[in-house]
Amino acid sequence: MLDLGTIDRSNDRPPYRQIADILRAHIDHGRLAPGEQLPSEATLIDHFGVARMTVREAIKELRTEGLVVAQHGKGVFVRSAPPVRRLASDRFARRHRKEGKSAFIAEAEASGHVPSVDQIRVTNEVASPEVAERLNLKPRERVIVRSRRYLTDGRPVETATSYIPESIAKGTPIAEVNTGPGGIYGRIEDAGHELARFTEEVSARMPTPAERKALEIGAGIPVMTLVRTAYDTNGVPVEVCDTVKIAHSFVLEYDVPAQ
Amino acid sequence: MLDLGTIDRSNDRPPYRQIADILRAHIDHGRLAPGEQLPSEATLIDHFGVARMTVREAIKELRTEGLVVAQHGKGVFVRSAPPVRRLASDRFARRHRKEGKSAFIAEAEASGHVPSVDQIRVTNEVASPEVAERLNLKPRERVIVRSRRYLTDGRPVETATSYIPESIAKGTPIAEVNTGPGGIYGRIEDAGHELARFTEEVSARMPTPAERKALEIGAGIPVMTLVRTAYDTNGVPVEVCDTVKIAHSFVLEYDVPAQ
DNA sequence: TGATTGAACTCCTCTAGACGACTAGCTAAC
DNA sequence: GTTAGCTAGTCGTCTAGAGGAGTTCAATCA
Repeated sequence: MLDLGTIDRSNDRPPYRQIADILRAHIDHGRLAPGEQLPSEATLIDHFGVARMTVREAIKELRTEGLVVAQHGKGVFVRSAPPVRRLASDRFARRHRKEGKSAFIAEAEASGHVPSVDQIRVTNEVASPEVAERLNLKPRERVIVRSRRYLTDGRPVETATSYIPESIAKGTPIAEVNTGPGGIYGRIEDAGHELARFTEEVSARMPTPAERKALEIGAGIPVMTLVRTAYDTNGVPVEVCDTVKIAHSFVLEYDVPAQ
Repeated sequence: MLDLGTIDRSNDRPPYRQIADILRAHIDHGRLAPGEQLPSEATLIDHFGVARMTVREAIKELRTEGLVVAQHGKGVFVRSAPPVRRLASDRFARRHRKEGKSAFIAEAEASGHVPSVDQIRVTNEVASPEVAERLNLKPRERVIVRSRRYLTDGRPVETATSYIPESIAKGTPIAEVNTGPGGIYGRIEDAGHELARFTEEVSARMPTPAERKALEIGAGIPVMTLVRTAYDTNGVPVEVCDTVKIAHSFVLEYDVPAQ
């Protein structure tokens, strides 16, 4: 049985924070393991002798910190640790492309998780002004828009949307759902655009409601966004890709360029 | 005067979310500008005809999203947009090192902000097991620990702690507060360790209380953490650096390595 | 003039209760 | 055997109050 201790009403720290501290410590020390259920609101109310809202404030704090998730009608559960993901995986992608595997799949498998992709949608649209600027296109030029969602072990971890100029995609299966071995980048190189350089903007923020829904996360879990542009050896932008990832642990490797 | 509209009690979306939506829309559209004060709790209670807790729930949602900050006794204010920061700035650092400027300072100045560094602390300690492993040190070997805090326009944006093996730092001013032009990396190269490669782990998460205090942010603002290891041309790890940044916008550039 | 007090305003925390909705397991009816 | 419905337990949302504490500013007093 979990020893919850008691709160100190004379303490400066308000009761709801003390309760959150107690529960957080149990989680940190593994006495409340991932997946395990926290004591119910009613139990905590009885135990600490406080009002419902006070207990809820404490739990809200833990939810905001991403330590627990509440499930309506079931209880509050300790979040399980997520699989580690690679952040800038383009070099990694190079290594695996020849095997016909995407970086995402290769990496998930390497770390013992089951990868999958769903919600693949491919359309042909007039580039938005923003995309047109990033791809250095003339107004009203068309782009292939490829969006998809990545999952590990059946849980969504990332959404991505790529924009490729129609002029580059023409004659390739980039506008098909299945792009063949090596993926989009393989087809872009087939079309004579050897990839040379990527630029990424990385940021972290709280998710929008749409992102929360797509990634099946609560409002308190931050997301990392990557806005990537790929350039060929002539400096022509050949793809831009916007991805939104559940922010956990990512690994990035890079070299200091020769002087 | 701000048009707050009304909430729809027959709507499925609960009132507190509707109120949050209304306020969020005003912020998104700039009708509530950065720094501006939101209507007070009392005003919102009167206007929407709801209870206190309902209004507070709505504002809590915006606080969690990082859109507003509450100041006890003063009011709730729209957060102002933060300066943009570069994420992995080592190449950038190379460019500026010769000018005797750190990447942080060069970059802040380039974007029109006033950079500063404070809370510099330099100590000589026995490496912790974790640091020893990352630096490939023998047990009980000593390291120079350099911690500092970076600010732009007087607001903290980042804390960093570097660990350099004492064996490398010996005979250099790495253990001094002022390391001279080119900073730590300059001195490491002076000591005969030419830098060749960096590995970084990037992740985002909610801040710990200590980090919240150091960065002067609320609980709802995510932080990005970078765990970096620098290697010399012989593959010897020469520095590890842990940084915690307020997660906003960062830019990362890198090349695809030659095949 | 300068310091102090007090009022008005703000957000912070808490209480005690209400109803609703979702989940899971049991039971009774089919 | 299967299904429908009931029920206990859970969290979600809301109401209507209370006192506390930080901030600001004007009025007051020395």
